[in-house]
Amino acid sequence: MKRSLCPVNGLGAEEVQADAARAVTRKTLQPGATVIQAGEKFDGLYMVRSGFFKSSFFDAGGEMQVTGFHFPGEVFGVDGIDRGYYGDTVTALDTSCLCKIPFSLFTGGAAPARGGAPDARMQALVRLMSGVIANDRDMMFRLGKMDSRRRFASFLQDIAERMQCSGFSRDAFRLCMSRTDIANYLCLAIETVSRLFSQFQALGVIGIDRREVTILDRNKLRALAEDADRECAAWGKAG
Amino acid sequence: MKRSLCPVNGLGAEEVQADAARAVTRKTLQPGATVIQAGEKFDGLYMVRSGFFKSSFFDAGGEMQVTGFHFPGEVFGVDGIDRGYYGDTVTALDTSCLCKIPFSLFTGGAAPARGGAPDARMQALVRLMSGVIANDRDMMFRLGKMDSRRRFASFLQDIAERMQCSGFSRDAFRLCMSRTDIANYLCLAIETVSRLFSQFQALGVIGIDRREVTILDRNKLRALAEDADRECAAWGKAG
DNA sequence: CGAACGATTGACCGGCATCAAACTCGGTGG
DNA sequence: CCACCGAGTTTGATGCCGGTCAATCGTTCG
Repeated sequence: MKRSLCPVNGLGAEEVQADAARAVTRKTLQPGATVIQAGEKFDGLYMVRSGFFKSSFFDAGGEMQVTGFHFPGEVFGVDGIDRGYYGDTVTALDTSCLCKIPFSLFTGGAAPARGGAPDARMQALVRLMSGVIANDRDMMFRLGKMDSRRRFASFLQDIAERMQCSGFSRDAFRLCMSRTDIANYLCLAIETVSRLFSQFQALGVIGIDRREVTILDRNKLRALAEDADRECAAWGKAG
Repeated sequence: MKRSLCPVNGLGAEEVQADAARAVTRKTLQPGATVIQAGEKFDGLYMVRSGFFKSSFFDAGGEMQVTGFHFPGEVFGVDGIDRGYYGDTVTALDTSCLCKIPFSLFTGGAAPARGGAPDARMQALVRLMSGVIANDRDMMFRLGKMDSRRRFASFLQDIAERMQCSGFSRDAFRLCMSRTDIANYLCLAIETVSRLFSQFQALGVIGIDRREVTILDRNKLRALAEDADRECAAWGKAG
């Protein structure tokens, strides 16, 4: 699993962590609150302590595009590092709490350490960005090569895995985002997503009640994400 | 334009460039030759001096997926930095020449300079990765939200722009890749790509002869990439 | 209770993949 | 020089997935 953990912990040296602990600030947010406005000047990364967040931006045509969701323990704001401003608007999906990590911690500009510390920080940053690239690659594959069923199945797998990483149950959790957000993120119509929820429930793969999701058959879900056709048809009669 | 130029030049300090010039190695390749095999141990970045390259990998189902093309002046191999091995297979599309830049130049491990040089190198690296992320973002948008026509139009725009960056004519060039590669890259069927070539030619937007492409109307092309419906229909009769 | 919003389900249609066939171009051998 | 072949490309015919339009339902809130 390539999910980024707290980059502060990832830094290694105890002194660096101490620096970090001093510089980091905490903040609590209400659902719907905006953390970052796209275009704002970049001044640091954020780590989710609790709650859930959504990244999105508005394309040339004025349409909103959801680019990702952020779970406890995950980091966002990386897209602003090079450009100097954030590219995404990030909003809380629930009552949430997060850490802000000033970027100076990474560049070493704030505390030019005696050792090779700034280098270590930079490397943590590179690792963070590398994770983003790997993640984007997965998403491109989903969008380009998967039909709606596989796309949705792999989305559920991803959510389940990250829920577990964040300390929740892997097989029973509450979806923090609306159907509309899911559809937008997966580049599908809302109706299609809704149909997929129903279809997966009918297949006995998941149970749904409103936003509560239970994964009933992890193997079937994996099969759906990997090979859409063959076995799934059989379940229709034999399942 | 966010295309990455030679990272060695991007480093700034003259001494660093001197270091680079010593460490860099050059290599000539025949069309079809493999530069990097996916899975190989990462040991540096590559910059295209002349010719054209294709990145691809094989997905779980054994299908090839083209992930990008590389033009003179551009850098590839970044995807191996964090993992320690290359994720893509890279092959020459033409008789080509490239530089290999040992990764030690970036980490500073080879020549721990007295000044803040290693930091500058790391920042060049971050800028490089940031460019990759921005590029991936564009591609995700294409795959997720654009129909085949817009996807193809924006592909042509991208190629034209990069051709110009590489010192070729922006409006008349030879496509270095096959229709099959284009289709695979854009996640469309070969037939669809072929039809789009024909359609764009019929609209008077481009001229094609085999792999030679001429962009006849840059504005129309932009319109096709931005808004697929409205104006294009009108051209059918009025164009 | 009624309004507003999100979610579900059905009916229909269009874009693109798939299947299939002809055509072009370059290379090889008779 | 031409016949032949094969890979790559083009063009046509058909079918299916998923988007769009539309109606209903359930939940929440004024």
